[in-house]
Amino acid sequence: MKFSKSYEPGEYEADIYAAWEASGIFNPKLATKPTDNNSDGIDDRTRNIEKTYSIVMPPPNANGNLHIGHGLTIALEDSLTRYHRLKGDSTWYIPGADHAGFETWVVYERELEKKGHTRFEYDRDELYSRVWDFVADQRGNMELQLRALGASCAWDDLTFTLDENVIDRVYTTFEKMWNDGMIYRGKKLVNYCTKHRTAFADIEVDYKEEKTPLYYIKYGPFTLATTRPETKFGDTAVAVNPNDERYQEWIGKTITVEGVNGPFQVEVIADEMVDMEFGTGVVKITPAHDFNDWEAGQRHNLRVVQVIDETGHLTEVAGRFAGMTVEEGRKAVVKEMEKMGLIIKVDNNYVNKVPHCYKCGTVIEPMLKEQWFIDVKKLADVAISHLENNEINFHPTNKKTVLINYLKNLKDWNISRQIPWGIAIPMFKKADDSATDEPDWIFDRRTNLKEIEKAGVKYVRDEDTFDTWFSSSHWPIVCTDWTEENFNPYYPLNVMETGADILFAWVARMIMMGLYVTGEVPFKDVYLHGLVLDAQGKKMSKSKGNVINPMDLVTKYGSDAFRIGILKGRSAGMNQAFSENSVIAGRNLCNKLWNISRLVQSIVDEGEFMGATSSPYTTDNMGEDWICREINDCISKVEADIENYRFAEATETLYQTIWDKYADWFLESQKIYKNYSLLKITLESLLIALHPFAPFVTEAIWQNLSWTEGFIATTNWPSSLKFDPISAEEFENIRNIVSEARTTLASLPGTNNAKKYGLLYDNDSLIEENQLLIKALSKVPTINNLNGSPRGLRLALANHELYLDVPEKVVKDYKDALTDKILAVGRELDALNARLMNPNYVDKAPAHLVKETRDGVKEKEALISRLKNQLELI
RNA sequence: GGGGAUUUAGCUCAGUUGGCUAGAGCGUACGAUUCACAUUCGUAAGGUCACAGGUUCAAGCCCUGUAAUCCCCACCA
Repeated sequence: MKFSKSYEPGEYEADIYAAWEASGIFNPKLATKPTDNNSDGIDDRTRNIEKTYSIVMPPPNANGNLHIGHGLTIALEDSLTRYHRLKGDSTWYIPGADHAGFETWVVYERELEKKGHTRFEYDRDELYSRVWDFVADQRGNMELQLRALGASCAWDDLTFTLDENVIDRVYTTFEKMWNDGMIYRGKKLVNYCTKHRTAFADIEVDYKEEKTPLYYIKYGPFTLATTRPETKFGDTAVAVNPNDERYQEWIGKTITVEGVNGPFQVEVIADEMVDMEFGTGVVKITPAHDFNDWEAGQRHNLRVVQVIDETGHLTEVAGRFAGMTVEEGRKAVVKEMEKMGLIIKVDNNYVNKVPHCYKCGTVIEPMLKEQWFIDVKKLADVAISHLENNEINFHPTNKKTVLINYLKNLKDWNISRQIPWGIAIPMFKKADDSATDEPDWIFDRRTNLKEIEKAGVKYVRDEDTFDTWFSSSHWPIVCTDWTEENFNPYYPLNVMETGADILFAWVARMIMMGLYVTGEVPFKDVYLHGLVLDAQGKKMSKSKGNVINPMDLVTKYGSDAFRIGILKGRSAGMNQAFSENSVIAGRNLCNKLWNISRLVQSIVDEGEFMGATSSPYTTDNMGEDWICREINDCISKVEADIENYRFAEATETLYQTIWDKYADWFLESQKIYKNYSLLKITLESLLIALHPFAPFVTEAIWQNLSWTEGFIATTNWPSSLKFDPISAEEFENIRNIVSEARTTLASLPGTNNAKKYGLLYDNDSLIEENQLLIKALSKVPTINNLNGSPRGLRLALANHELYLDVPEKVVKDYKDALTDKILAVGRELDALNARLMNPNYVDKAPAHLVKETRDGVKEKEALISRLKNQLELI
């Protein structure tokens, strides 16, 4: 006996994973790269494979640990992967690791600061190689954790986001875009973090509601409201709404404003952007530090005066305030203005949405910077047309609409970051102004060189790096080694599974880039998962202290328990609560399955000892037909559920079938009638069907049983079992009889009733033939033919004569319960009759429903008459 | 301002093209114990399906409206 009394995941998981990995079963059956140089470029092996299944892992941070969201990701993706592997597809689950540009940079910079250094002491190449070493030191944790979660990915094909082929591909795309005129260098307002000294894309900015004092200040002839008095030094106009009657006379005039550094003059402009209702309907325009003002400045050709520098301090235009931080400057300016009587009033209850750096919380300043931009119009339009053409199926479906809506309003994408940790932008700027015929900027891949020479002209490297999303948007392309030259059977991916929170940042960009580079959508399906919330439905966060570490749960309950637990009750795209209880339920299922296998093996061993096993199986009684039917139903439902990404339903179905049907009814019946071959094949079917969700316990059992060669992980998905449907349906009668006996026994006064009273049947062939089974399942001591006039308590069964052999006194005590039962059945009968009285129902409802209703009436009537009969006897 | 969702048992959630008596897990109550499993077995209680209308023979599901909760985008100088 290889089965211990309970399943101990810790004893099996590591060994099983190592055995899988060593055997190479995680690699796709079909070569991933065409090796033959046939005329059409297609590998011979490609031709023979019917189906491929490819899925990529959203790359976890290379130097981080996995969090609960990764746990969910792996549970989802690996279940899909294992299912398709069992289905016989050439399955390729490609793992990845993310250099996580800014995230990692922030961690590294913090380390640097702890040691009393700053990034500005080193050049980019030096910093890059230092971070590289830093990441290399930290790396590996997450890979071990992925293994612990059971991720059946092809480790040999792991893609790191800074791998050479990734950089190559990114440069190729960039070059193509540059040549296509889609890349431009622009001096525009960008979101800028003065702590990290880098620009951000719009999606990286975190807006928070804050109370910001709203100052009503005297501004020439006007009073205007502003939250940013310190930017006054950069004001180059003052604006009113062209329809505002209050200010008509001023439009176009130049006014003199009393300032803290003395008077200055600005022009009054009229612009639709001004909301007449807000404040006084007058706005000061600071084009260098506000997005709206910038646009107004473009419209009216205003001067741009920079007030805040890259370090977050006021520039020399602030005069005696220069050198102060923004915050200090604001206070000082307000104080001075108060002194001068320029502050009319202050609204301290004004709530403003303030942009923050999503990493350090520093207030983001709109800053005028030269950056590389992608003109996204064409990319977005192409993506929209393919989306509208339904080339990608979304789960949940509504995300497609959301995505299209986003793409329609997408602004040009700033891809420059001023941090060293990332892929260098392959652009060089002309250093020699005298070479007027040469272009100012040229593309070149030699980013390892600080200077290059071309046509005798010297060019200097741009020191910026790419936004990580620019390279990440190539993920399906680079992971599958897609090339222009060869047909790639793994591209497009079958599915992209990732978090709903990065629909815009990542999914949208993968679609645009996939189409731009390959002409095809990069994946056929998108499955988006929501956030994993804590048991109270609150977001997990370090500060709240409610973070659940997936590895703790894996250690405590096992990998399978975690996987089943986190999939429980989860549906696409929704933020949903998660608690240890669901993992406990998963652990219990694993243990149940273990003990089921333990019992089945002991029965089969006994059969083999007696030489009784035979193959193929036959079904010899109705319980056996029934379980075949139930398993078939279960497996086809699981197939449909997985193919439609209904993970919770799939695990739920398996849970019910294994526990409530296989263990509670079939195995109990097999204690009476043993069918060794059928026990084997049914157990194997259930093990295989559960394997995608619980890979370790099913493999551990499979190996312990050792009935079938090889791993369960690479066996064949179960085929349907043969059975007699009529016999299977008959078994439902047995289940009803047993349930009714149990219910009645439990409702009788006293305890241990099942041991006290036997069953009596009255010439009923179904009961007679299955009396041993009924006796065993209901746990009564005896079951006999009545042989005489009825006695005891009649069970509430419409089509069977069955009595509990209880004394007269107990029957009398049961009288009230019996009356209640008759009334309850009567109510049900009335409801059915009412339906039949409605001529519209009889005419319009489908015939089979009407028939069912009629049958129901007959059945209830029979039941009532039997129960009434009993009542009269009492 | 624009968009997307959610609301079903004490809790977390299912409920696929409308179909009869709305399900599960956990929790609760009562009972069981050598014989695979107390990580077990049996039984039960617990629901005006957010609210109001409408369509239909029939509505948790479809339509209209209301309320509450949540998320995303834009944005308030």
